[in-house]
Amino acid sequence: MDYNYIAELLFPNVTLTEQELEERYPQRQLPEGAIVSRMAPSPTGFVHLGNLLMAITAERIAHQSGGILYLRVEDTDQKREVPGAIQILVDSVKYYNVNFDEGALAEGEFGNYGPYRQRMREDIYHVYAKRLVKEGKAYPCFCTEEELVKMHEEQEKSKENFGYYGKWAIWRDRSTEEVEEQLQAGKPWVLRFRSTGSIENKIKFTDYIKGNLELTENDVDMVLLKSDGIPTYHFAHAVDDHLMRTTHVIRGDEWLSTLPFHIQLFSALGFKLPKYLHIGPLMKMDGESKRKLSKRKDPEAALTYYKQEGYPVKSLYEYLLTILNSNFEDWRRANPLTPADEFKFSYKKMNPAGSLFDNAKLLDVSKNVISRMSAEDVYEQSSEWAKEFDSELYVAMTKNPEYTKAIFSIGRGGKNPRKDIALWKEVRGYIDLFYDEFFKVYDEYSDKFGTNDIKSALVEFAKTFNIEDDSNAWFEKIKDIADMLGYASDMKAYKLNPEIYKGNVSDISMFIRLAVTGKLNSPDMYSVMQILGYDVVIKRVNEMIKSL
RNA sequence: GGCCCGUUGGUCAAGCGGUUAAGACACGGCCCUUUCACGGCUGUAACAUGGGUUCGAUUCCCGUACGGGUCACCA
Repeated sequence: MDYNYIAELLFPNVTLTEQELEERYPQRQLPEGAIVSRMAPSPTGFVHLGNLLMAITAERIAHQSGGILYLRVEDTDQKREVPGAIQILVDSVKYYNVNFDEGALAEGEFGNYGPYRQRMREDIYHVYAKRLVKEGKAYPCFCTEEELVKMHEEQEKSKENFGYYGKWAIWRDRSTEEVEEQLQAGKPWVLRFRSTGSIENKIKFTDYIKGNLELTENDVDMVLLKSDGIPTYHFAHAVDDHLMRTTHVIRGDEWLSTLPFHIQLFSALGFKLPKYLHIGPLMKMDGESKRKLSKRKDPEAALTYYKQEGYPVKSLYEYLLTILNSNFEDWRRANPLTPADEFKFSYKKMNPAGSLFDNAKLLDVSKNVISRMSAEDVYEQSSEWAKEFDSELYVAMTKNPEYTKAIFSIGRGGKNPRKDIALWKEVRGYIDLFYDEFFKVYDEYSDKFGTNDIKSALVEFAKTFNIEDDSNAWFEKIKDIADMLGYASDMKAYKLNPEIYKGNVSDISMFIRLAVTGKLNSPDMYSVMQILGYDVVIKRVNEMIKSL
């Protein structure tokens, strides 16, 4: 086959040269050790939790090293593309603290290494494709889809390895005439890599996460350009990561199996191989066994899920960080208020196997995250959530912001803050008692105690309640009521001789709590009453008395 | 089926030739406490398995089992 001749037939319109491209995309001027990485999603409109996991990894190692993180849109598959997907993607990822220095962002492109959408780089890929053909490293293949399916079936039947290789690579060594004939007949073609590898050979490779690997060489003539002239992932990966001067490629470990091919390709093109970090998949428990978190089966695979459920941004971020670098947890405990980006992230700490996604752990992280926030932040973030997902709550909580913030201040800010909110979704159940429109008397337990005692206790409480009392004076009055009705005011005394009392002061408190909060448990009742104010407290107490 | 990766308590995980095999979540108990939450103390619970190598293996090597991934003109 006359390689030069075929190359001209295949790519008559290539005018750019590799030299020009090298000059257009020069080596980046960055400090020693700076890492250039990227997020390279396909714009399907769905952002997987795993995408975020990889984005966070890339962002951390790039920015921590004084390097660059860019976004490249892998839109080489028209069939999968969803309009507006880039917007969705950038928004979601940005929402979780991942910021790009350059790339195909929703507002347009930034940076000097573009275009950052692969579909717009066709002419660039063709420069290299043409060169590979000239060098005999790539060739056109005219197989139809049906032929390939048939080939696969035959391989299945004869129990041979699948793929286009060896004797199955029927267009590998055709004559110039045969190729030209097909082209002139207007037959569609794909460009295939002419693999020189053999499955008899092993190659050693060191992945930054997986460590030392021994892989089998690739012997398949993989497709470089599809029949529409657009590259496959593999070819685009090699060309783009070379020209965009990527130093570290972070991707899912489903790519491990094509790594031998990528190594071959980079070498055939004369490109320096970047460093690779192959991340294991996020798993989940499915009955007895684990499996990959699935976009189709698992709602929690989608990033949108966490927003709906009201997971604070930081919670998810910090949870993912603990999955990536488990020592983050210890660091966080030692530095409760330091911004997470001051944590020294290391890919060396990453687990080579996939992690099981643990919602209970996420909730715990989230509780801690929220407990560290100021009342102001809790108010801002929860009302923002409510605005979108619970408009009734939104109206109530924003009608008097200072009042709502006072509620969030209960038990907050000290050394051991309350941890009773894990999700913004739970805010409603926590604050509803403070709003008359949501308040409901909880009367399920009223028969548990002597009705007369409840009534007497409430009447007495209403008589003596003074909003000006400090918490001690306030509680002393409750104790007095207990004594008066034959309930122990002193818990120790009660525990010594429980039989001589009708109950103890906690029962009296319970009556009052039921009346005032409508619940059997609540945050510190004194604080609650201070926020509700005298009128509301008395009104609720009187309503309960009336109902008895 | 071929190829590849992985396997420390229920879960996340530290350790990487000699450890009483950390810690966190979850779970149980106790304490604190007017409820809840917090906090403190405490308990149950693990190196998948069989062979090597070694004075010694959770750590290294090989096999087996199990789990996962991948074998497209998808990424």
